[in-house]
Amino acid sequence: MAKSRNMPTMLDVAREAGVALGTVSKVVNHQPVGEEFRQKVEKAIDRLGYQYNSSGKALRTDSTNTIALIIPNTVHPFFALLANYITMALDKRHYRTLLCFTDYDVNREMEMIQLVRNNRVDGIIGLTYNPALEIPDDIPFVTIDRFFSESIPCIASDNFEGGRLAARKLYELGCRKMAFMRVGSTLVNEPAKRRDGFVSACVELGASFEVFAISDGTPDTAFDDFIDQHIIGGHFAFDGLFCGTDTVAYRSIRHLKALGIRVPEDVQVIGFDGIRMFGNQDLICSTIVQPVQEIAETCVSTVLSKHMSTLPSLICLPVHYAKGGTTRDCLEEIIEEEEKK
Amino acid sequence: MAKSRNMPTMLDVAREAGVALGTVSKVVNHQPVGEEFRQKVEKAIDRLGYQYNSSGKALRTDSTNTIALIIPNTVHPFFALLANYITMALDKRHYRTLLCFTDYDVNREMEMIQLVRNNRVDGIIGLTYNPALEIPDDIPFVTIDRFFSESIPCIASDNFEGGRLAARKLYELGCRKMAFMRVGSTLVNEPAKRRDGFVSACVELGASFEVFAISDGTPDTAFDDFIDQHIIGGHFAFDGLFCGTDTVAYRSIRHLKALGIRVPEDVQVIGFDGIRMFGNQDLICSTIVQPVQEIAETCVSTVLSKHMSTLPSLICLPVHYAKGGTTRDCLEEIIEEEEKK
DNA sequence: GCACCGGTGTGAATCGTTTCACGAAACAAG
DNA sequence: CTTGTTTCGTGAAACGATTCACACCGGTGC
Repeated sequence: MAKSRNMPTMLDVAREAGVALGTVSKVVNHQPVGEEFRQKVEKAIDRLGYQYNSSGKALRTDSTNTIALIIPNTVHPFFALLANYITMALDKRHYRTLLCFTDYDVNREMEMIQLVRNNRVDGIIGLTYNPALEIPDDIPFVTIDRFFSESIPCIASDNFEGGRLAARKLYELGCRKMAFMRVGSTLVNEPAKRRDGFVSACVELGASFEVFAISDGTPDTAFDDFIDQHIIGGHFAFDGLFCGTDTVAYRSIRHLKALGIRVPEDVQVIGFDGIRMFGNQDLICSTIVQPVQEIAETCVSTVLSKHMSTLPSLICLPVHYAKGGTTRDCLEEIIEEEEKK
Repeated sequence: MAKSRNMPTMLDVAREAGVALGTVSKVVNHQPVGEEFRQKVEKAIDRLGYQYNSSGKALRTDSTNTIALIIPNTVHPFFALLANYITMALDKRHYRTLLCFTDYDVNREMEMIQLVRNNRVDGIIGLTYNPALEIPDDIPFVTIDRFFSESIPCIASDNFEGGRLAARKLYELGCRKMAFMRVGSTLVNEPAKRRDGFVSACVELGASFEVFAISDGTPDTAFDDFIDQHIIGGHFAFDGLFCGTDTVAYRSIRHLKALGIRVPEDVQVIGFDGIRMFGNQDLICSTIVQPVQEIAETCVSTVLSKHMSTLPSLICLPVHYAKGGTTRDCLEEIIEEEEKK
């Protein structure tokens, strides 16, 4: 393909420099070589314009310095950020990212694993949805947000604690009638624990709560309908709403506002993820922030670790709450500031 | 690395099937082979669990079925969308994406080109910022938003027409005192034409206009300052604001609102890009929408085209206006709806 | 002077695929 | 039956790097 102009190889360099092939290899790979020889080789490399060819090394060593990242897409900001930090973390270690999209398609998840396997990637980081996905056991595999087995490391946020955090924060801000809404009722994965944490904290606090979940593929209007059904005499039946993701929170807030219900005055809303405008500006709502960068860093260090079997199989990373304008803590700030004047 | 368990090769398959190596290759590559032989080979592949190894092919053919995508990051939604659609377009053609980030760093742009060159990618799609970047001429290279030379295809939106469109739309909606704000005053690239188009249309229409540009690296507060300086007696000096990107529009709108200036009642704002919440939901502002998917598709078909030299060197794709709540056309809609009731 | 050793340059063998000249077989035309 | 033609299986020769047994050499210890 790009073989139009015959490129010089290590052997050409060796001849040009008057040294052996192995010596050139050592120079290129920064292995100990006498200063005199190093000079000769480097000069020859410059003269010939030699370009290292990774294909030869890949064949010989069966390692490509490449990690496959399998995610649904990079349309959703959470995936985009994940891809961003994972790629940066890999780059720091001189690894490359092979980007593969599944588009949430169970079959494509399988195909992609097959594909990158043929490409002899050195490892796979996968955020997948098929609970029965067959994970190859002869190649390092790390999953995000889904636990498969003891032998496959799973990296996730502390979803349970995130749920508890949301409930406690809403309670602290005065909410007593809570609701939880999320997508993906049928999936048993780590993010599902957001609900469990929320419920457990509500019970502890003695706050009433209701859980509403829709399955994947259900029209988004289901959330609107749920909200509509809980409008009683122009008022919303809940004063605290915890949403499984910021996306759900955003849509709910929009619908609530369209109904004339004020956020955060009438109902306070907390989302989950920590999505920001344009990836790095304002939060979209008050939310439980996932430590995306740490998740990425952990995925990378885990997948590259040579001793994978000795690693814990589920790593939960700490989340935190951040106020983003849909809870009363923002109002108070403004009030305090005004009082000072 | 993953060579722990010795994997069967085509030769092993050939022996198992009792055929020649070349025959196995033909079966694997879907070349014409007698039905009887095909069966034998396929059975042997199943029995041995043979896995195709791309490294061998890469070395032999010097082609990897991989295209490198060099962009600053995937934090900004525009880049994230670009990466998304390019990867999907490549996937459709059975090519893989090697994802490389420059973080806007001129040195990293060079390093990445060197890196993917060593990896023998079949082509490069690059969105870069160094005007003096050396583009290799022995590997298909397509750039986005920056024209280098006749021999290097550049794919971009019709930025000039986008600028005109914005001016005309603002004028049509009643604006007569316009302003244009953007980042990147020193760069001479395709997006800079947004200003040129805007200015040309303002002149044609006889609307007054002012241009404000800050260079990369200037604190974002520069826009706030510009706005502050044009507040006269509590009123904003302009009634129409066109921003070089949706990001600038977003920040400006936020600052204007903080000053008590209403959008779109007091000043109408149009951005550029067509960024949506969570990548695919509401627009952030009224905006000139870039056809990201077509840009991606064009990049891919161009970089994979074997006859690159016969292609036009600058391809401009059509943009369109979309209302997003920061122009009066949205208000009218609401008014009309209310009148109907 | 001899044995030993650490350091370092050498080059043949190897990784798994593609490719292509060759030959065998099958068939049509004369 | 011969000759020409087409189809298709065969297997040796690359592709460019890594690796490692080996050789060479200067230094050290006895």
